[in-house]
Amino acid sequence: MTRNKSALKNTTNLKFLAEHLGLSQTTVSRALNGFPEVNYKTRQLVQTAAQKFNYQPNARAKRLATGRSMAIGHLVSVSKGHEIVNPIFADFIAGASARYIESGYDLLLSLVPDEKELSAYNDLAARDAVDGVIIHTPKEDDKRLKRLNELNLPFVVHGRSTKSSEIYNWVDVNNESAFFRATEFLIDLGHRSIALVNGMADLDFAIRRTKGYKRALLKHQIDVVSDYILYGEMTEPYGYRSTIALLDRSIPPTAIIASSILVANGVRRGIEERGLKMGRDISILSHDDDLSYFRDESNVPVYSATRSSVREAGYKSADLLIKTIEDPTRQCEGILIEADLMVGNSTKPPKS
Amino acid sequence: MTRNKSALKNTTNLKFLAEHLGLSQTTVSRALNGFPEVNYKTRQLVQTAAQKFNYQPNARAKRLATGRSMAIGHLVSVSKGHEIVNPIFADFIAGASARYIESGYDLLLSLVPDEKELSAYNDLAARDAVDGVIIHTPKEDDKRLKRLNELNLPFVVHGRSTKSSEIYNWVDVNNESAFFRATEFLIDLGHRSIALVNGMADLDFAIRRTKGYKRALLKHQIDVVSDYILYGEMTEPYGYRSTIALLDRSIPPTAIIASSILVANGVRRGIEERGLKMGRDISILSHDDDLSYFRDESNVPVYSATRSSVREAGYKSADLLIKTIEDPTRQCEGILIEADLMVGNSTKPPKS
DNA sequence: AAACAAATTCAAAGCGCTTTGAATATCTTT
DNA sequence: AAAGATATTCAAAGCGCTTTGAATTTGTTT
Repeated sequence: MTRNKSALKNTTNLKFLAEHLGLSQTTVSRALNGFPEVNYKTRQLVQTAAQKFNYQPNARAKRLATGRSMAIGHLVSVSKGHEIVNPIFADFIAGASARYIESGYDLLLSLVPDEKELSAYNDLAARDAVDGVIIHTPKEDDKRLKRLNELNLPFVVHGRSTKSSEIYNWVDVNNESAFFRATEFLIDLGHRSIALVNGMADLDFAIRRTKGYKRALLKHQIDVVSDYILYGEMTEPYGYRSTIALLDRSIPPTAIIASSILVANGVRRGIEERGLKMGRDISILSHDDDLSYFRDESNVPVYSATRSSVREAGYKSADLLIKTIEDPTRQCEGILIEADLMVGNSTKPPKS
Repeated sequence: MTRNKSALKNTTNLKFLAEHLGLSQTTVSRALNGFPEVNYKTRQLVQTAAQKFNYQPNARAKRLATGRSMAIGHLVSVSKGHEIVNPIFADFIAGASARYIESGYDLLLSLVPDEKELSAYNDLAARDAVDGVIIHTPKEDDKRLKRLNELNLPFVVHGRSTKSSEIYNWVDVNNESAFFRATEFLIDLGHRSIALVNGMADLDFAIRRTKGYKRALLKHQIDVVSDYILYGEMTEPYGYRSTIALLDRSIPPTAIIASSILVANGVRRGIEERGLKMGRDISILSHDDDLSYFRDESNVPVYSATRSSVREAGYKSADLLIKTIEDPTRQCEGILIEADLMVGNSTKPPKS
């Protein structure tokens, strides 16, 4: 009777190692985990034997014994119908993963249908499957934060939830300031009709970006034209469609701010389809998450942009979460990342 | 003394539930896991009590007891220096995750530096942390397959490894046939100078694509111009640079085949920067992984393309892996997905 | 060399579940 | 109503590790 198939796979367990060395499991375990009460010579012997047999403590057993999962959960919401996986996701994960590896955590990924968003966290907590979670793309008032605090499950939000009254850890780009600067930069170039092709209207970062954009217009006494502000899922076709709509207006904008490089690509497509040239006829400025597959090595960037590495944000989020998990008494912290304003070829003064 | 912090978090365990019901843990466990020898009424009682207390078996304990991790590993190689995360990755994962959820598996994600690629699998196997793994972007002769077979760890390859002599499960698009058809389609339109902006030269799918491309040229007695075939990391800037280089040739191509929509976007940028118009002046045909953030709802696709959903490939890969895990005697299987040839606006007969 | 302290090592319990093999309750048959 | 068959339930062992509290060895002091 094979109770445990994996036993066939890997027989080098603690018991075997202890017997082979003529030591107790206690001593072997302590030797490997760096406890001080183990004799120097003994520790050496244990370590070389462990190496020789390629011994790695069974993750399942270790997790049960220590009461820790050594895993971090990333729950990504997927809306039924338009199942968009945020393209920044891969790079964010890459950054986070790098940090997890440093401390031996695994990264547990789960795509969750929108409607199960809250119960998914309950399950995760009840199963006790992770030591903490990262919250992606928070809404302005995100219910997940309250739930996680109730569940007493450590978490870090990538972004913020402005209208939430919860206390929580977060890592965020200063979107307000970035889009203020971006807008003011275009104004300084002489633009007065500036459109904003933003993300979904209920997302916190989109709201902050609009805020920064409006503040800049206000400062320079330019009227806010509500039709110039568009919200939507940040895909390439969305950038294209938005641009066509903007160009069809009686007074088309002379500059367009895009919420991501992907959207900017769509914007550019729209512009060029109309026989216009980016920079010369219409300026484009984008937010740039520094995604690996868009990264441009040339001296002058294609797009003028507010740049901030989402990979770095992933690393920092993971770091903050691990610190929180390993010291539960830790105060909540917010990390605000400033974006750089990079001037490229896509922004010029407006044609007079 | 708090041995186990999580005990504070979630006290509803099997013992509690059993005591509360006045039953043994055995019976409660069996009732919940659907064993037939449990009395109907008893099962009802147990189930309602479990619901009431939101009881979920502790994942760690369950994993240890069953000897199964209920987790699938996805190891993604990241080269130092140019750390590109493949943009198809997010959608592939989305598809796989959907399948995992159906069967209660977790998805373990790990970014691994190139040089640790093989040892990472050793560790995973020794720790016994996953029940199986998915191999991404295999090389033409991929060493990972042999290693995994030696470790006796179930796996499925997304793609194939043509020169490997291992026996393995795989799910792959028929790249050869897709690119043969794509090329022939352009030839039928009248094109004779067709360039191929391919992926990295050591990747299996890139090699197959070249093969299909060459076969079509051969069939129509068109010489293969080696300078028309480019290999590289499939980023947007790569598409752009390649196109500029191609257009600078004494005989520029009249059509360009791109290996992904992202690359196609770069190709288009190059074309338009030269004042040419896609379709009218130069045709573009791309492979299209049907990525969510590029998906286009319009009637006529922007790009003519060989289309195959990578999300579907993710789902199928996960499905095959789960079947393999749950029936170790299962024969290895290969699933070949045919791509659709979608005609869009980017391909026209060449200007004469 | 006895008595005490410090350094090491160990046997056994426990983490929360599943599963085995035995025990008990219930139903049929004669 | 006893015996046998069947349906339920249970106590206890086990998964492979960590950790407690005790035992043993070694070193130090008088």
